[in-house]
Amino acid sequence: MPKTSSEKQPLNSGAYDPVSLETEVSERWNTEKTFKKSIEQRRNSKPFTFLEGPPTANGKPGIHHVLSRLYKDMVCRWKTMEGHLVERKGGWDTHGLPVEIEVQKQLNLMSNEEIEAYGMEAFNQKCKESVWTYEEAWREMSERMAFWVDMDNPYVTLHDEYIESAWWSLKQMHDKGLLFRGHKVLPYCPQTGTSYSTHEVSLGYKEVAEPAVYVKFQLVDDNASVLAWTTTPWTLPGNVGLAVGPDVVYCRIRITEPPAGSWEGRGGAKVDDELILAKDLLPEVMRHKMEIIEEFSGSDLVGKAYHPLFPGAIDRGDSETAWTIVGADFVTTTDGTGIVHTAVMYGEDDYSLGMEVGFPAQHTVGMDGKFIQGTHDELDGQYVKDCDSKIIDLLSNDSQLYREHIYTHDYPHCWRTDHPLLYYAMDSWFVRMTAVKDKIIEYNSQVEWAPEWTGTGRVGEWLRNIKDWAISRERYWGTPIPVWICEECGHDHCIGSIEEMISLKTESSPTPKELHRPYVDDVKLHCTQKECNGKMVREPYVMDCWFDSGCAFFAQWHYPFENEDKFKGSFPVDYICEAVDQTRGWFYSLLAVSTTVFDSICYNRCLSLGHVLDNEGKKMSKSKGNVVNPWDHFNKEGSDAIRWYMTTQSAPWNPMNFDPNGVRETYAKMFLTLWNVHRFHADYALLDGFTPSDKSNFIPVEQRSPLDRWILSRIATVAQDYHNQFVSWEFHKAGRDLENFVINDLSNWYVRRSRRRLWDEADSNDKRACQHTLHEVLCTVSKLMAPVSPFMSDRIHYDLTGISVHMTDWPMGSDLVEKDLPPQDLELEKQMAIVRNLTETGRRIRVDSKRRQRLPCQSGWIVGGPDLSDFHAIIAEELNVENLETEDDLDRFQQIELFPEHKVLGKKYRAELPNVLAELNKIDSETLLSQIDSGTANLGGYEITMEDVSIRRVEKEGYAASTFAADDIGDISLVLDMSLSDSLISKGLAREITRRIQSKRKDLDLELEATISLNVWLSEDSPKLSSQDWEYVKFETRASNAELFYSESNNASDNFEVEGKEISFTLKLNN
RNA sequence: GGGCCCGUAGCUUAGCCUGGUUGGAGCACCCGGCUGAUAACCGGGAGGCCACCGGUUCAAAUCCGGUCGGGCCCA
Repeated sequence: MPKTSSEKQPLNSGAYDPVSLETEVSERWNTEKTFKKSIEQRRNSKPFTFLEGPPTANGKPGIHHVLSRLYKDMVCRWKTMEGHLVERKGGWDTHGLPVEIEVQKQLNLMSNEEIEAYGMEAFNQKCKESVWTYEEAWREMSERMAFWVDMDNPYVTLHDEYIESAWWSLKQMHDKGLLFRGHKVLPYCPQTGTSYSTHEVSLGYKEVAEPAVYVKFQLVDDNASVLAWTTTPWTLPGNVGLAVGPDVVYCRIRITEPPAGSWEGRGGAKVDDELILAKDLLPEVMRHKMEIIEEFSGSDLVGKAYHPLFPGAIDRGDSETAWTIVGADFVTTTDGTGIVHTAVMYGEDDYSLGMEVGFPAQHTVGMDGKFIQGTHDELDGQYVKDCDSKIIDLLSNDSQLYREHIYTHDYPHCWRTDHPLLYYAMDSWFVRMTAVKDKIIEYNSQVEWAPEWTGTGRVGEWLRNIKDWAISRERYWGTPIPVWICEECGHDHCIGSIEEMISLKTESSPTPKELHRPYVDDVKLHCTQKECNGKMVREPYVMDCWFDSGCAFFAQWHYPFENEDKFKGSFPVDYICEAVDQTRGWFYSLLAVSTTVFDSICYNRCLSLGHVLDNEGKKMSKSKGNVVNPWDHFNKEGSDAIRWYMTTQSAPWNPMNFDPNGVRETYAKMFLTLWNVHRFHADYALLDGFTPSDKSNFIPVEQRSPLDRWILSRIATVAQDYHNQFVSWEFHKAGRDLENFVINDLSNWYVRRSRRRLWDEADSNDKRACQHTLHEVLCTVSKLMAPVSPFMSDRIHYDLTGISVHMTDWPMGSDLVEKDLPPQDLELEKQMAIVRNLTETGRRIRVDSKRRQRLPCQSGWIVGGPDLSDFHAIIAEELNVENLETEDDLDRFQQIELFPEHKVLGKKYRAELPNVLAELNKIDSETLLSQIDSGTANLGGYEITMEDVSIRRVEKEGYAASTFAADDIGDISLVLDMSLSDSLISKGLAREITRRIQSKRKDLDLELEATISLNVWLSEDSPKLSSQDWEYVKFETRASNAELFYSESNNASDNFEVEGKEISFTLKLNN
């Protein structure tokens, strides 16, 4: 009896149930601590460092997370097998606006006021809890999909240690003079007191009809007014300048007559008033009759001063450009007047222009959305959007309004309160990225990007237009900005550690419970300026959460306070991998922090993944109902199948159209097939007591059959290609090749051709050679697929060897582990390719000639090609041919055809090519060849030489034959003899009967070894079955006693027809 | 509005860098074959304005320019 120890031989495997197989393997990993061991095994080896981009656990994991975790896992497993120490620390991103929004929804807190009324401490406590809402779901998904990462000791951005490291890095920037305070213009809702990200803004666009005004700005030292247009009258008190396009054509016009029709709304102009505006926009803007006095370009207007609309609303300060005209490239003549009203604090373009030319940067509007005291008597303290009409009145009364009208456009609104958002310059802290532009571009160019264009194109483009990084947020839940400002002298100080904060804090300040608001807000520091005795108060901001995650590479180790060795040993990181939307997110923030703090590259390789779309290429969204739940597939086809599908479906960086049917297909083809190959091997190995480790039974490769040596060579070749494609990030091609190998080479050819070898009940060298071969091939296949689909590969490898595949070495070897592949024989591979081509060709001939496959042909001839005598038995059997011969006289069955070589002829004849081809088309191949041979091939004046044509041999007409081209070998034909004889008919009949009985045995679920009793009735006029063929039937169907009748049956259980003659049989299982 | 990527059969895709014979597969469909071979396999068929328009060229799925559609990032 065979032994049952799994260490010695395969277990009987049973039907493939992905869910239970994967669950069992997963449990074994847990019991045997395989993940930990796979790392510990390489403890003293060269590290390959991976950095996990931290997900946020306050959202449910989706199918796109499966994709990124797959590629992270795949590379880490692969590098582990190559012999590296690959530690994978988990991480959680826990701060930021999305968390706050979630909690605000939960608690129905719609504004900052309400949050503060609720209490910041309690609010932040809720945020902290909310962050872990889906942690369990993330863990379950990660485990189910076999993403190996240490989730028991993750880095967490809300931990004091992490925050302290982030503080330290900000201090480095501060000390290098890279940190400064400025403004950032953001969409802002005064009702909720919050500014919005573009993402949130896009939730609330609404079409609105609002007053828009054409305003006259009276020039100083000139009787003309400049006409500007705005859709936000509330920004007019904040006006400090006007912008013109330097190359735009403007004109000065004089009003000659009042308007012809009735005038709508307020405003107007008197005859002889002079106005200046863009010439192209005259018809749109003007309602009066007028004449053009003068034309000039915008640059002629630059420098002219005008009178402020609301004198005293803004203090000129030391600005020399306030209330003058300046040039700006963004000015166009698509709408308005070609002259742009600029209020520095209420528009992004306005702000950057104001900074550039030195306009005063002062607010006329408070954070509450109301005009500040001192703006204007009639406006002070009122909500700006309520003042549109009043402002228009004021302008109209002063004759500063030309015209008003209603303007309809899409404008962002607060998705919570439905109020229009104001573009508002918020106080903000910045990192001066513009100062390190050259460096960061240089570091980026050192990264190995996959695909390359992400680095050169996407990231490169972004870096060339780099802007200073606004790192502060007026929020509650986040890493507090560690900057304190002295109330007395205004000096700012950046804290770099808890210790430093404690040493500077005033005696009355409490020691914060943790490094979050509101606790750190209560800490006051002694001013660090020598002469100053003031108290320093913390800036009330938190950091952009991208800054948090951008610190991951050192903050995960609490560097520089701890783990110096761990940090130094893992920096720069070898590999990171996230979806392409991280280009301006994490990919950038890591690079930004490493450049500014460490003056170094941050990661050596970055794989940027495409997005997962639905099967129509549309974005997945809840509202469209096209979101794929990974568990639907985990629970059906298994995570191996989903991982393999995702890998092979498209290049990692391409957007993936996720097709649930594709997962099904992968399951049915790759996994069922591989599993059945494994089961086939395991069944016979168990039956025969095959022990791969028993050296006395070993058959050296060179003594095995050509078929064995072929499949071994194939797996060596495939492994080589597979590895090369891994190296060049083309995992999709690698996977497709391996799948092709498993299905076509291994299952459809090697196993199919080897079935009978294993049926042999007696022990034989050939059988053992086959078993060793299967064992070796399956081991190598499991190793290659282990990084992609870690469950089945491990199950197979473990069944075969008792060792987890994830503890083994990469078969291709590396600079750390030995190569372990069978010998290659490319000549043999070529020959087998031809053999398989011949058998397919044979089937084609039979279809064309309407000759059933089971009816043998007496003779077949192979014409041309290499010596295939090793394989004649196989070919004859596949073709069902009695005698297979090689025909050396090529002309017997083949004729010559010449094909023009377009590439050669094109170079030679250029534009004449069509004529040459027409000439070649006229002449027959034999004649042309003889002319070329005699050196006189001249067609219509064109000389044709041997280089201009290729010779192909095709089968002669009238034969049951077909020709195919083999690489480097030329054309090979197969010819089949279609004649019939009694003997052939008898053999064909035997095959038909056998096939039917076998099918019946299978229907009855008979054991393979079971013997049967058999009666067969052929009709009286049926062709006779020879006694030899009858023996064949009995042998094949394991009929220990059998009888053949030529008569009508009276009690047959089954019958069928062959060529119109009825055949029937009965079959009984022997006891 | 700017940048980057994608568009090939009903679906998923190869080929494009480096132009050259008839654009190659798989799924699904139809016909046939084969099977102690598995949701498998083999042969054949049908199914392609290679998104569209223009250019370069003897020759374009391939190179160039533009348009449209999809995706992402930034404004």
